Amino acid sequence: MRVLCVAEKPSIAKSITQILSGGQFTSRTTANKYIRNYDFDYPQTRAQFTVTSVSGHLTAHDFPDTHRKWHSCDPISLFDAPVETFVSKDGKDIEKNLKSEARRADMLMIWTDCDREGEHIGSEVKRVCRSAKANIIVKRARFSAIIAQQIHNAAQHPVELDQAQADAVEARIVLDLRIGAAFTRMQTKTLQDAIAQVEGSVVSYGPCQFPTLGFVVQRYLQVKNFVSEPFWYIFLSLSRPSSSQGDNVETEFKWRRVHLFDHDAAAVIYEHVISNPITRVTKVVEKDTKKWKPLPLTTVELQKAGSRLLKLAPKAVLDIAEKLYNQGFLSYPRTETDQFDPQFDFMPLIEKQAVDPAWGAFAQGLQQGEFSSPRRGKNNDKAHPPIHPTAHAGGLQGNEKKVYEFITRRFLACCSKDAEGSMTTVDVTCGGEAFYATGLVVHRRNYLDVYPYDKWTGSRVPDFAEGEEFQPSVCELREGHTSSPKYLTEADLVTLMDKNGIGTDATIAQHIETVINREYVLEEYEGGTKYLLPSTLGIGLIEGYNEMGLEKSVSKPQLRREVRYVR
DNA sequence: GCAAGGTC
Repeated sequence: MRVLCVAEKPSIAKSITQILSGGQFTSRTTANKYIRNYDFDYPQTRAQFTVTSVSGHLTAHDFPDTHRKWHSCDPISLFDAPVETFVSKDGKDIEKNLKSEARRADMLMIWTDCDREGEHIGSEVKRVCRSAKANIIVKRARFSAIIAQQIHNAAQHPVELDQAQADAVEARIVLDLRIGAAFTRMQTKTLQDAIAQVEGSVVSYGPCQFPTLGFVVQRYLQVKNFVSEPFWYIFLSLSRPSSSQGDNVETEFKWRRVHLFDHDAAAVIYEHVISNPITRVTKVVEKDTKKWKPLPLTTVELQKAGSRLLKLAPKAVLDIAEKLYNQGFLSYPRTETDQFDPQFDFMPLIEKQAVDPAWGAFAQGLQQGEFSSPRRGKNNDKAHPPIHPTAHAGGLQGNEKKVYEFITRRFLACCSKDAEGSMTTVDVTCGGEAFYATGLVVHRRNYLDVYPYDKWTGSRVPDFAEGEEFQPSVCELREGHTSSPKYLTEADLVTLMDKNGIGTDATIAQHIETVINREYVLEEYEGGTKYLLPSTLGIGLIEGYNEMGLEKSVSKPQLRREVRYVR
């Protein structure tokens, strides 16, 4: 039996080969410079295996000539126009390879990622292979991580391709094309005639672009329409030495009522307190506390951190991570998974970092007993592990170095222990009102030593004894004001898109770049932080669609989310 | 000249 295995990308074909062959294989080049064909015997199923890959989707979709040109038809006719499926220009060589390999095989085993797009790519592979060999048996290997036991199990117990999932993706592809092309042409033609500012530029519409823009506009309007309100609170503090020999420190006691928006009520309470401000300590509690180490790293988290900590645009972070992946320094950078597989082998990866001058000593500590299993998040895309370094990279510069360092420190932090400390809470009453002060002492920094992006600091509260009484240093009624929300940052926008199902790990950064390139969204810097504001055009587009009064506005995320998750 | 999703 000859089995042709087809993975979604070259790196997976190689990994599968190394596992199934035990390292004994031969390989052949193909016309595509990234793709190789690997040959070996697999005695477990008495079969000869050939493993190759595609490179993402094989086919593209577009309208025929009658509808492809912008002025060839009324945009609304694009909803009924035929849509052609064809092998893309770059896919021709890959298709040729698949066909010639399929002719020699008895069975096609599909090894695309085990997510919905993978099911669709698998159906493309199936169609091409069947066109070359009509009676080829088609099976699907199911695996959730590139781990030897799972890969062998998948090879020995293949299942069927899930055609319903592939069809759902096909429907989404066609809908996105029809809606995107029709609305874009309609908007562009209408607005170019009406507004001088958009002359010569495309006013695109996309089912991900518009909810993305919608988030920016929504926040902008919240800021614009914000009205500050005054509030009042009792400020209570005591100055006393931090320890028996120490200098005086001021301890602030926070009001349990936080603050009141009714001035008269706050004033009445304050009058009562100040008439006899003797303060009595009712309870002193010291308890152990932890600061949890971070979760394993997903693409979305990498982009948020990159934007917030490294000041790099989400798209720039992803591009760098992809380059480092292609150089063999990082695992696959597009993942939604924030849990390592229980069988994941950490030690060889930690060992590779032991030579680093900056974090090598910490890695050695993990090897010598400080290791602790990473926390498990709630997400698993069943295709890729969390992002982690696969090799030590010593010679990087600039932004590549920053991104690699962040990912590596994050990985080591995940394999370390939570930081440990103790928290003291001092409860007091004054004039019948309750106040409290808290203090923090860090006992063991643990993961914080390798992960400077997290801060955990607090001050020790001076000693207080239950039942003691004191005269506060300050007891005042103070006024504050509610403050306006901030404009969105890129990190905020990535979070909103992720939570609302707009785009994927691989495309979120692209959509943000698109709404900026189309000049729907403008970047504005304030104190070193980049904020996103809508342009007049951006606001106008969103308000226009909102005023149509659709039950699910195209500027809001509901519609897109439902298109993605419908089964 | 148009979308979003894969991928190098």
